[in-house]
Amino acid sequence: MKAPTMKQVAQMAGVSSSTVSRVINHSAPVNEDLQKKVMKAVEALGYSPDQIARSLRKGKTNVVGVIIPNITNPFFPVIVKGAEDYLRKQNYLIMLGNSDFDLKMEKKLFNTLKAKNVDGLLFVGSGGRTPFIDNLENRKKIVFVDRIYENIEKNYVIVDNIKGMNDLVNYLLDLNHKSFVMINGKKRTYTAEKRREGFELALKNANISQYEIIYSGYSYEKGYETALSLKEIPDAVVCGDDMIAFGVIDALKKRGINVPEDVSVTGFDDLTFSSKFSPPLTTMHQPIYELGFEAAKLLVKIINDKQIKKNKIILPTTLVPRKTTALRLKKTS
Amino acid sequence: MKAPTMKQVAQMAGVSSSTVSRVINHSAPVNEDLQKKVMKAVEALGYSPDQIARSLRKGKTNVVGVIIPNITNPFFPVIVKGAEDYLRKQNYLIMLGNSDFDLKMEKKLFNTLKAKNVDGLLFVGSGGRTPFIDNLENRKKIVFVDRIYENIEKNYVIVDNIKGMNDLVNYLLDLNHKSFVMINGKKRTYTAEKRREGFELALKNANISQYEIIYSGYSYEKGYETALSLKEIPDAVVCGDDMIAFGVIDALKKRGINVPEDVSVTGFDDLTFSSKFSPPLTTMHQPIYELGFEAAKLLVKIINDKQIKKNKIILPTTLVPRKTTALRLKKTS
DNA sequence: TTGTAAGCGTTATCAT
DNA sequence: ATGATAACGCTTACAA
Repeated sequence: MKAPTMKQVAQMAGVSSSTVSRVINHSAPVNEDLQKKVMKAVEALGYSPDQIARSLRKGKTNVVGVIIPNITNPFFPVIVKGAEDYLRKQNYLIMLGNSDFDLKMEKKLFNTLKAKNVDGLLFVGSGGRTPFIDNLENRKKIVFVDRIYENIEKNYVIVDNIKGMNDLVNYLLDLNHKSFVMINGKKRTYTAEKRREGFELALKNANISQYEIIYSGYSYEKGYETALSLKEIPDAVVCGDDMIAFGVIDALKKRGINVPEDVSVTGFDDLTFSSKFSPPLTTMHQPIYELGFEAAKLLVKIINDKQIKKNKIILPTTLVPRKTTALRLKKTS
Repeated sequence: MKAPTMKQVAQMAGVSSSTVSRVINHSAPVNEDLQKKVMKAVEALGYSPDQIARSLRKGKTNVVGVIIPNITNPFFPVIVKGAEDYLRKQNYLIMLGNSDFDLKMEKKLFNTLKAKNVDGLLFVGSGGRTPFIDNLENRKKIVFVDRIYENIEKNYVIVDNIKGMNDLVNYLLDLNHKSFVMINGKKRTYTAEKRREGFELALKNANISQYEIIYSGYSYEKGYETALSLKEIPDAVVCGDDMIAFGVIDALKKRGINVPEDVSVTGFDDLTFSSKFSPPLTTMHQPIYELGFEAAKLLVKIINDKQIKKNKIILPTTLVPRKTTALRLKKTS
């Protein structure tokens, strides 16, 4: 039972398909009687226009590609949801692909999506530099989300990672912390580098040189391992993201070290779970949903080729003090 | 700069577009020399075939629609990942939609996806019965995942919820628990009803009548609220899923009731987080990833119209005893 | 083996 | 206001 076509509707209503098209799209005035006839035929047949044919003809699919590293990581679904909520209103559908943090897959996905004629692309990079993006004519239709690269100088929506981490460390400084270990994401990934900058900036301004930076990776497991092998426990362990922080805290628990009594631990992200962790995690809140929402908004603007004034969007982060940090009273060094 | 077309490639290579098509698709033998010429032109122009045009012509899009309730809930992304991992190998892309647990949206999404000519649909229902699914000719191309309805009697991949919950309660029974409260998902949702069945089945077999069933909703917040207002604390609180269990445990903590010393609490799902919760959650593991993977596999089979022998797939659950349950020593009633 | 031409289901242009 | 027709970019009979 194949789907009914416009031609069939036209036949049934005793008009030409042009008229059917006009009625359906309200693209030109049509006699009321005919309109009714057409609508009746549409109802009767349960007709709905074939979007593939329409796309071919109009050169527009109303589909937006979304490439994320891994949907299974609690951070990215929120971006997708934000994007979808905006896109739905604008009559766009999402074609989704996980790159699994793999540059090759990223590239392949990009090409597949492009071949499918998506009208635009929301690109949440896997973190490393992506040279294939570099010389891309139609980079115009791409909005980069959360992570950018040196050569990307427009069409992105990110968070101020430097300021965010700087604020966070300043908070720790105010709480009289004197020695620090940063357990960060993988080296060379955009967010990890920016957060490191913020971290070092704050310490430099406070004239603190007693710190160490460890690039492990954005995951619970990495955080756990790293914290397990930590020789000296500092006043504060500053983590690159919340997942790391969870792992770190659990590892410290395992070692019999109390958080926040013996050491403060902080995250970065403020995942849904972070407030429910035990103890509730002190972290830097990112507007994750807005990241996706704003990116979608910008992308649609770009697609519609309006003159874009604001094509670099930097969203603010906000400190969320909870229970994994405490005032340091005695000197530890 | 529009994408190059097959015609342009043909022109450059000095052949007809049919030949280009044949070379690209390996659909018919082509003289080696011509092949080379064509490939050279393809390279030169950076040509890749327009999938929209191809889809229109072939009546196949190689896109599968996926409808889930909410990507933000940690359960569903895992299904999507499983599905994608299989579909990618089969050269399918995913078009994703969140129904937000809303029947209207579900229906709308369904129609939109259908209009986009997806080759098939993975449907993770929002839980309630969905009458619009009932009289659907092309239900043939839909695979129902995780949740089904009374009138769905084939093409689904689910978990044995009754057995799962039954096993779980039996485990509690073995641990000498005598009184129970079940805090469940919303009434009338498929999984909630099945799990209730399993719960009651086990208690009936054990001749235990001291129990209560509360339908609250599958969320941390619902679990929290419900546990906060619990008058009498039973030996065990059996939760409809892990999210509820997290909320329940936190609420009990708040009330100064110790888990598992004073009361056992169990979940259902075994989310990634459940082993990291504190204390680590005793729960019934669901093969969530496999749910998506197997569903995708079945769907592709259906799309290819092979004779399907096994179109009802019921995956097993496995008990994961962790730290929120303990042997009950003294009588509590 | 290769080319010509029809057709997939729309929309847009041009007459009428 | 309405209808005939071409075109979107591809695949596939059918011819040659």
